[in-house]
Amino acid sequence: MVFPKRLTHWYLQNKRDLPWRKVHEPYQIWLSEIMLQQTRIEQGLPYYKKFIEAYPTVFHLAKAPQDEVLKLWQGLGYYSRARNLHETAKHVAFDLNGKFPDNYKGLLKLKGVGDYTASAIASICYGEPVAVVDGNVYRVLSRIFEIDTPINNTAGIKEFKILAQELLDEKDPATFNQAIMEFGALHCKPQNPKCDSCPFNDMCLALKNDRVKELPVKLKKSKVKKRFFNYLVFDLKDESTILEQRKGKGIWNGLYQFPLVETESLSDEEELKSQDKFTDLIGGDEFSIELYNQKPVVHKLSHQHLYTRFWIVNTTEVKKPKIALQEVIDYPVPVLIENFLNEYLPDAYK
DNA sequence: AAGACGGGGCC
DNA sequence: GGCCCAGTCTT
Repeated sequence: MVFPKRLTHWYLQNKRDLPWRKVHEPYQIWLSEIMLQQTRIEQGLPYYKKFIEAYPTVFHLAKAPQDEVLKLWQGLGYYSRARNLHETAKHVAFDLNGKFPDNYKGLLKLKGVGDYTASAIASICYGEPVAVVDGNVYRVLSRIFEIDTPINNTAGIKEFKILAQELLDEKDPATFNQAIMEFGALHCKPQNPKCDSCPFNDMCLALKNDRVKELPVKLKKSKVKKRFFNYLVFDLKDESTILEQRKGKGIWNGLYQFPLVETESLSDEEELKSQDKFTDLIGGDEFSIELYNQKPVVHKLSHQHLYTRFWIVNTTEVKKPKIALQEVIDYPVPVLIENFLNEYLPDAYK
């Protein structure tokens, strides 16, 4: 039997029941695809449900404040996805009369939509014969055809896209694309693939040559940087604090956090007090600080480890806008801050 | 072409 | 501790 036929057969018997598989509107498909970029379905699913409930149409999403969108996205990571999602929603709602582009090329122009997502939406919503190549597709194809071209350089990206496009069932690209991804996710897994019961175990070259564990080939991993964060948690008499919004290019752009002092190494109270940040924030010269966590909280991101100390600051007067403690929970914050708040805030404020 | 960008799950 | 996940954007 031919590859697409076998694949589809497997898919129809093994596919999961997922909410975006019951619909074909580009809004829902687009939303699900953005959320699932570099994200496992189990992690993204609850967020998808929340978003569809809060924003049933692209117009609802377009009209929402950015802070509200980021708050709903909180914990899902890669927050540029949420900012691009919101911007694209406004573009579609207000410039395109609520209609998404109806082909691969048009979809590719949308912010946050790259080759993979444009192919997914175009094939699933419009039946356009464009092959998706995600992490699952790289794995499945590299193993079955024993391709050791690295998947994360230009040559590999090109080679796998061409191969996927050649294999694509042009009669039903929607089913083929979802089938090959589902097969990669459930059967041809990164670890412990089910080669014994694999529908392709008579033709898989990696299996034949005992190279399943080596494939796909991926080039070099970047090294992890250490950073040292000191958060100034103002806990004022009137039950208020200070939050600042992160801006610029780095992590957590658009999210809120306590005033931050970043140092070259783990700093003590004396070093911290000498920072300009205090004179920027504190009205008089009367203040006290107390280290909240004796051991630094180590927050691990893909490419940096954040060694974090929370300092409780008491003073009478501050120079920046204050936020009532009971309103802190409304702001979108990184998981690092969310975890602290869950421990520090009284239940009444959560 | 190479980095940056989150958080969670698995080994 | 390292790898991976329905990738995209920036430099």
